[in-house]
Amino acid sequence: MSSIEPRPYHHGDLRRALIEAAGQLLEAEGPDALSLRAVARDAGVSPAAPYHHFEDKSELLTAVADKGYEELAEHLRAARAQSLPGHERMTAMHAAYASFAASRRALYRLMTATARTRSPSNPDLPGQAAVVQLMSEAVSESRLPEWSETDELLAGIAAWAAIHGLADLSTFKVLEPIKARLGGEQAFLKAVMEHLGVFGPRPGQPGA
Amino acid sequence: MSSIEPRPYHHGDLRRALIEAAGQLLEAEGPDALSLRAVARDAGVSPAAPYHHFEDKSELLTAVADKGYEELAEHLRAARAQSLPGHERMTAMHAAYASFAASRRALYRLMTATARTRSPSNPDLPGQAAVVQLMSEAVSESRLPEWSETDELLAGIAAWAAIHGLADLSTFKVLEPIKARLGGEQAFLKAVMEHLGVFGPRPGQPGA
DNA sequence: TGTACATCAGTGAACGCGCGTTCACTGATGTAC
DNA sequence: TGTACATCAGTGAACGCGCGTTCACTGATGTAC
Repeated sequence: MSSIEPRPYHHGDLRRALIEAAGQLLEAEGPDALSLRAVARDAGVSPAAPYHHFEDKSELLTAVADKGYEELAEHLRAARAQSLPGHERMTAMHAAYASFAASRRALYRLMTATARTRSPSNPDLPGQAAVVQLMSEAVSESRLPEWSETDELLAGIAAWAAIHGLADLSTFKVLEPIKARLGGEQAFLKAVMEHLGVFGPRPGQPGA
Repeated sequence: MSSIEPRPYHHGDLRRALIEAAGQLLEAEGPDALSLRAVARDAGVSPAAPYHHFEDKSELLTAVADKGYEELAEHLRAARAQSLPGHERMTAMHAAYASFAASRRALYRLMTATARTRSPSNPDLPGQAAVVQLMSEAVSESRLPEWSETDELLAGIAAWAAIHGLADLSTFKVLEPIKARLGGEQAFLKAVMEHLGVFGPRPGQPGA
C-alpha cells in the first residue's frame, strides 16, 4: 500500500507502526533480529525516527512486550467467557495460555524476558498486570474451602509454572518426535496438560 | 596465580580453561556478556586462540552448555542415591533439578537455549542426553501399573515442564514479594513444589 | 645425545559488520493575530 | 483569509563500539635419524 500512496513526511501513527513492525519482525526473524534499526527499516523510517516516540530501545521493547500481554489477556478473557465456572473454566484458561505461548513463541520469549527485569506494577506494563490477575483468578475457580490465602497464591503460581514450563519446553528439540507422534503441537500440549496434576483439587477429582 | 607463575606460551589445557572461563563469565555477567572475545580475555589469551580448540563461537557455547548438563546430571544422581525408591526418590530428584536451575540461572538459560537448537542425540551433548534419561527414570519411580508407555512418557514431560517452569518463573520480578515473605528462594521453591500435583499418583497420595 | 625439521598452539593486527545513539538539519503542521 | 512563527516529527550522515573471524606470523614442542 505504501507504493500506491507513498507515506507523507509525517507518518501520523509511527509509534503504533513501530510496535507492530517489531512484532512482525519478532515472529519472522526471532528475538536476535530485533534491533532498533531493523524495526525502523521495516516501518519505513530512518534509524533516528523512533527516538521521537521512545526514550531508547528498551522502552520500545517494553511496549512490544506489553502489547503481547494485552493480547494474551484478551485470549484469557475469551476462554473465561466461553467456559462454565469451576474446574472447566480454569482448564480452559490454562489451555488458552499455553496455546498463545506456543503460537507466538518469539513474542512470548520477549514477554518473559521483560517479566524478569520489570515488575507488573510498572505503569508501562498494564497488560502484564492484567495477565497476572487473570491467572490468579483462574486458579481460584478451583480453590478448596480450607485453603488459606497463601495456599491459593501458591496454587496459582504452581499452575502458572506448569503451563509456562510446558509452553517453553515444547520448543525443545528433544520433544519433536513425540509431538510428531501425537499429531502436532496442539495435540501434544493437550496430552501433557491432561497429565499435569495442577488442574484442580488433588484427591481423585473426576476429569483431573 | 598467573602473576606468580606467568602462563607459558603454550597453555596446555586451554580448551578446558575456556569452558571454565565462559562458565564464570556467565554467572558473573549474564548471558549477554558471553562473547568469544570476553572469554578469551578472561582466560588470558588472544581473541584468535580459541579457534585452535573450537570451530566457532557456537561450538564453545555448546561445550559450556553440555558441561552444565553433566553437572546437573551429577546432582540428579546424588539425589537419587540419597533417597528411598518410589515417590520420595522422584521428589528428591525434582527438587535437585529445581535447586540447580535456581542456583545457576545464567548457565541454565544457556542450557535451555541449547536444547532449543540441538538434539540430545547430538554426540556433542552427552550431558543433555543423560539428564533427559535421568528425568524420565525419576518419573517411573511413581508409575502406575495401568500406565502405557506413552502415559509414562507424558507424565515425565509433565513433571519436567512443571519443574522447569517453576525454576524459570522464579526469576520473574512479580514473585519477589512472595519469595521474601516465605524466607528466600529455596523455601519458595519447596512451597510451590508441594502445590504441584505432578509428583506422583494422582488420588490422595500421602505426602503429595 | 644432538640436530634438523614438521607440527602444534599461540600472537596481534586487521577485516567488515551492524549496532544504539547523537546531531544539525528540514519539511510539515498548528496557532496567534 | 493571510501571514509570521513556533513546534513537531521526520532525515541522513556520522560517532564510537564490540563483535566474530581471518591472516600471516612466531615461539615451543615433539620426532626421526
